[in-house]
Amino acid sequence: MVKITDVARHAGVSPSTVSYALSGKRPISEETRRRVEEAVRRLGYRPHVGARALASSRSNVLALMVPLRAGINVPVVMQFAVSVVTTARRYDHDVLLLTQEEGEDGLRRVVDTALADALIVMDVQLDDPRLPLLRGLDRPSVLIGFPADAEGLTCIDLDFRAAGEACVEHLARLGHRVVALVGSPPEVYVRGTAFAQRVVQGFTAAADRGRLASAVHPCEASPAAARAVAEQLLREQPALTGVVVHNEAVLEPLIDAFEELGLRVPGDLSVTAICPDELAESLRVPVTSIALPSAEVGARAVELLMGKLGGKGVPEATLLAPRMTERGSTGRRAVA
Amino acid sequence: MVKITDVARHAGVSPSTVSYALSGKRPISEETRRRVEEAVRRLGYRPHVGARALASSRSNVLALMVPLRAGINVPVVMQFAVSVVTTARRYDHDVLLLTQEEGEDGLRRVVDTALADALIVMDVQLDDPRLPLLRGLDRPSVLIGFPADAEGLTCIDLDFRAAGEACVEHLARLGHRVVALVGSPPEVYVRGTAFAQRVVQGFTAAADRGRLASAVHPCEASPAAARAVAEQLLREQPALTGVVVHNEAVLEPLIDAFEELGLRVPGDLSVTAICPDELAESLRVPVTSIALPSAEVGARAVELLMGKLGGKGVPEATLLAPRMTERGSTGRRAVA
DNA sequence: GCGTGACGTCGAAGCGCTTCGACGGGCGAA
DNA sequence: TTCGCCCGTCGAAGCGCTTCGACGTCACGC
Repeated sequence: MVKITDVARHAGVSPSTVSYALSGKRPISEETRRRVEEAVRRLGYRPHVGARALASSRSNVLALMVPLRAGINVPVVMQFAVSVVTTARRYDHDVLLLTQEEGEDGLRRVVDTALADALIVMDVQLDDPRLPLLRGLDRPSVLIGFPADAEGLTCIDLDFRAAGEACVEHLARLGHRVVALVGSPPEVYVRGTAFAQRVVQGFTAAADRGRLASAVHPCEASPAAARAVAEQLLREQPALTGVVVHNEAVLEPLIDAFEELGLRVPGDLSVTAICPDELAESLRVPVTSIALPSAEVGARAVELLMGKLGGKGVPEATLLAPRMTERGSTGRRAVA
Repeated sequence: MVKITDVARHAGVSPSTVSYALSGKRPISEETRRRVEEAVRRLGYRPHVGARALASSRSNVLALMVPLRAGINVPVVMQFAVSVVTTARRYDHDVLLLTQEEGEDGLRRVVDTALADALIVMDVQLDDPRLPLLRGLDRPSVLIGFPADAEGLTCIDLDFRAAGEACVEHLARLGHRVVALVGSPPEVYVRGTAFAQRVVQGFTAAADRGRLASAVHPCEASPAAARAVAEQLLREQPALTGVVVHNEAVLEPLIDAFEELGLRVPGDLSVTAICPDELAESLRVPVTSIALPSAEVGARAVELLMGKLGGKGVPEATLLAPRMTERGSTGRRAVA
């Protein structure tokens, strides 16, 4: 193994000079830096991370805790993780993988043992058991998603309120005047995460603002429930021409139900969704949708962490602007 | 931060004794061990991994390199990764996540910097560019999948040959006498990975052994190709009643095509596949299938690595026995 | 011409742990 | 009884790096 003293000898300087030349923490003459870099290259020197961590109390490792729960979208998580790793590497950091299963103990462990400098926690619940720990820790962390009380925590997520608004505005722009939101299962609005409510708020606000007639229907995650909701909608809002779906599981069955009830998509009914692109693309009728921008969330999460590690102040809340992808499921309202 | 000297003081012993008491590398009296453990608990002592790594040249970290390529099955990778992490934790190790993108340099980096003690490499190609590096490294590694030349490498994967055989045997047991294999796209058999060929070998061997009439058809990953293959099969093997599909992309379109051609599954035609369970379950006709046992592969990979790290000899090749899950797509051959 | 700083470099200390050699005491064998 | 050995423990060295204080040099201002 080639070590810093080897480099120092070859460059004709002291080890500390090598360290400063490589870290830039003290001014080093152009000439010396060149010689050091040359020696590093020739010898293929790689600092020993353990030694570095011990001396500097920085491990250059971020811990990423990924969810295991059923019902989470695996490709989205994976995309996120890859984005975190890729971005972390740009800042010369590596990523340690933790599973939700390890819980608070896992987070505490990697911090206490100085394995990780900072934490990224996914799938944050409204009242997440990890919150007190994260608040108390002296290491920076970033949460993906917003808990009920985000005070003192750095959180990032898609701006679900804006996403709800964007869906309505898109439909309004196409001339639709009567819209409905088919939302998540009822229990999601109670406990679970905050984003479901935010979508409802955005949906309602935008509908009111645009003077659209609107209704909101939570929906269980079953085809039967989808069918029931479809029927109910047509009964209660006979003039309905625009639907926003925020419920991955029923998107397809819902469209099927509408078509069985005699409504063509997008001919009679425009449908737009908040769901992963993969799902929206794969349907028989590709659906105009807003996706969770997982790659962007991952990258931004790392950047926030790097800001905090660098002692910079970072915003506590980061809401990512929704981006809509138009596919085949929305169109101008047919004028009867 | 509480360190080993603190524990030593509280337990009334020297730091080295604490170290030995915790590692078990030297005999320590019952009484002393108890006092040390008590002090550890009271103080909440956690060894500093950097210091430990520096002194022992063991980081207790495994690096896992995951594929990014389009066409790989994300949930399978994720399941594998989670299994690796979970198993690693049982051996008091953590897992560092690397992306394929980082390639050989990434592997070399984590080894040279002593970040990782060992490597797990997924999605191994027949002629993988990482092979020379892995062979030359002084750290143990395990490959998921088999390259063309596995000499000197430790590899693990599903036994695809046995999987091919199992499919045929299952069909034979149900009375089918004429079978066909719909395989991967032709290019997969050329470069790519070895498993496709292994399936063919197993399929053919089992068919011959059972004196079944059989045929093998590679198939492009498009519904049109699926349709064409279905038509061709019926033309060339009119008595066909059993099909094995080893091609995720065409499984669904192929079944659709058969049904459109007037063959009911499983009434007229039994279909079995080698594909992820998720896919097999989600089809209109749930398909009897053999899945890649990703959790088991992950766990075994870690165990192999631990064996190597412990200086034990481990088998170079590990082939996992296929396990078939019967779903609705196979049945007894209808006797006309 | 001399004090003052900034610049560039060095030496040494120390980060927290493991491990090696040594050592005292107890015990069995001779 | 004595020798040798093993058991249990200690002290010290050292893993490879960063960082702090110190020091010499040079340029500048007065």
